[in-house]
Amino acid sequence: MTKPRVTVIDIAKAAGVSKSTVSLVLQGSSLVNEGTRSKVNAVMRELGYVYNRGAANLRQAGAKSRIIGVVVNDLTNSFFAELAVGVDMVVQSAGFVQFLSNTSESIDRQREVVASMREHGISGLIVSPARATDAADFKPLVAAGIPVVVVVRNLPGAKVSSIVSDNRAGMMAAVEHLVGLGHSRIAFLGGFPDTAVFDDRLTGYRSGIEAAGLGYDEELVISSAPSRAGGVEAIGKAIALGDRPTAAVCFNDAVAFGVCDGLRARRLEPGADFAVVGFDDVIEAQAAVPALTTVSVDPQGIGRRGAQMLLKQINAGKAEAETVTTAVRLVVRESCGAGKAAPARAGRA
Amino acid sequence: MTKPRVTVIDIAKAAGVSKSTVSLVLQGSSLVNEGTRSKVNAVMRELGYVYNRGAANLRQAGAKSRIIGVVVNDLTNSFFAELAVGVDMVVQSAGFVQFLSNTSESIDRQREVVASMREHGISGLIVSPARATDAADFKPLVAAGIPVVVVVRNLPGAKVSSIVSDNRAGMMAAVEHLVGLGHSRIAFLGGFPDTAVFDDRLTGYRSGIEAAGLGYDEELVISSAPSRAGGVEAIGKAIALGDRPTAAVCFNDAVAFGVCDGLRARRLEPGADFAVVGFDDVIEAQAAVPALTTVSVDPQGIGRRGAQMLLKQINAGKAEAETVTTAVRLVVRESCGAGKAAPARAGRA
DNA sequence: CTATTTATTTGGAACGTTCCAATTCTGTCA
DNA sequence: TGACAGAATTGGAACGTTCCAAATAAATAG
Repeated sequence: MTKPRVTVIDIAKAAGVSKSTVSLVLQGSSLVNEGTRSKVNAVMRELGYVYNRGAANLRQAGAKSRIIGVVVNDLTNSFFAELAVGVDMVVQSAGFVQFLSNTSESIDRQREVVASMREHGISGLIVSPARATDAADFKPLVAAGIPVVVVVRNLPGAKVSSIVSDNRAGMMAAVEHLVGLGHSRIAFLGGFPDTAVFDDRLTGYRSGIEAAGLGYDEELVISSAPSRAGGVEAIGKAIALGDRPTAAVCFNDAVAFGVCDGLRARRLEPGADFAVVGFDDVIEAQAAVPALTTVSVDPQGIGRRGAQMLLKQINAGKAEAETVTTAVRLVVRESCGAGKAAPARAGRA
Repeated sequence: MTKPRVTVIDIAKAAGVSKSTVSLVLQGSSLVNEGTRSKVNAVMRELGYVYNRGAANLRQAGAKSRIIGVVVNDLTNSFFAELAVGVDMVVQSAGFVQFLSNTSESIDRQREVVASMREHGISGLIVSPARATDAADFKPLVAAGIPVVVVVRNLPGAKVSSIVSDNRAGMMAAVEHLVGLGHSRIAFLGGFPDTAVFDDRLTGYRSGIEAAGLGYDEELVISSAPSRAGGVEAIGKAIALGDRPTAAVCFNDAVAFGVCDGLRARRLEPGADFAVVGFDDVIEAQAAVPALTTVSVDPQGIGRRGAQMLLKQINAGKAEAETVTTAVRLVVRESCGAGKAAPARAGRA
């Protein structure tokens, strides 16, 4: 019943060489004679040898486990699932494997899984941190020489690499587009002011407003929870304003959906009577009625890029903390009042 | 720059005990004195010790790596993302970690990742096989004593455990419901014909049609990629038919969403003008507009169940191949035209 | 034919843990 | 006091690989 594991020594014996030679073959060394190599390979196939990476890794002093840890805060959100797929693509083709865990926004869980990953000797970590993650949480990792790349949400203060989408440019483009449609009173709705992402998006909004020669009016910035309910609340306040806005850019798509709900409750048709633009391009954005004009952020691209960054650092041996922002793209649909029914865009591949 | 790893020997030295004792503490053995235990633990914390599971695993003769491999065919489909989350839940709380990989339906990729996982010494594998996976592909795994659980798609001929949902009953219920609403031309849209799941669902469709006394019409079965894009394509063909259907059951929810897109592009309102029913009940199904009527299969539950099954086999040491099919349930929402009267095309032209 | 290089191959000694058998340290009992 | 049982601890010897220095074989030069 008990299967005796086939080891490099068994191979050596059967092929009539030494274990060192077999090891050399395993690593594809050029030092070994072509004849021997093929002989050894043949024997391996014949005996059904499987490489024991654990043992190898042990000897190689923790340098190269070829495991990448990936931690996301909500895998059921397709945004993050896409991100994981992006990571997997590049990681896999570089001969690494992916250790993926979901934290469900639980910071304790996050700590656990990161610890576990460390015990398994990951050679790098990609993480979309749970809310309220302490910037110091990844200190020990980098101190141990394990590169960390933070994606989507950045951790101000942590000296790790990060890759976030270009929130400023995206919001600016949204404002520009609304200005181009003739709007001059444009509100910024939703989001909690104490996050880095909020700051970035607000800055983009302001730049857009000022670039258009319109005055920045604090009254038009109305924060709320970054949720559908928050959107309803925010548009309520906006409508109550003395000098009412005619359009709004929203913190994210959830808020934008809430804004649409709120408009309808007041017998205003989003798109026709009031322009609304979202942010993220979640999967529902294109199917909604009216289809949501929003800023698309390509999570798969972020995943790929993050993985490349991480691999680079792993190979370099030295973790140069760098920060990159990825390009975003305004997707014009119906909710901004421009364009008519967009031609049903094919789903992602 | 190079951090010297803290090992069990360092701990032993610093705590004034032997490495064996430290090892005992690590394993929570009851043999060690309470005083010594806390002392050792204190030193560990102080020196920032991290357990090296690779080394331990090496000694313990491949028995317990505490790694579970999870292989899915399409992580961008939220059905599988949910499944992975379900697996992660039970796996994590059992003190295991999850190695997750995506094959994108590529059988080569699947072979690669499984091989890689094996090298890493997984103690079990949960797999939703790529299309056209050979039943013999997992032979070596089970021969090596590594339990395998196949989920979602079954592999006829492979003597491994599997857990699939009751596709036949689900599709039959969907058809019955549409018949009850008065439809008599009901199409079956999407999916690739060469899979076991497709066969099952189609069989269910056919049974439903025939049970209702309607004639089975091959023309109404239109296959396509099981994706949103595939749905758009399929509904296009369906609409072009001479004797046009008035309703459709779809291979899965992704297809159903695509069908809705396609209908809208032709100025038909899903629900009101054409009934559509999905399969899977992915998370977006209830939030969509119109909310999708679909067959609920609880992927997270399948994931959890599969994981439990796998863990049981791992602990038992012996892999008793068992097969379970999980019940499904039709969830009536709006897209089938039943439920609350669809908010008819009043508002927008 | 010896010296020198070049191309291959090879025995240990690690790596960080767990296991086994053996040891020391307590008390307790006769 | 000596013998004896636990209780607690401990030194090796593994596990399957890679690395190093050194050995061998083959080829070339002097």
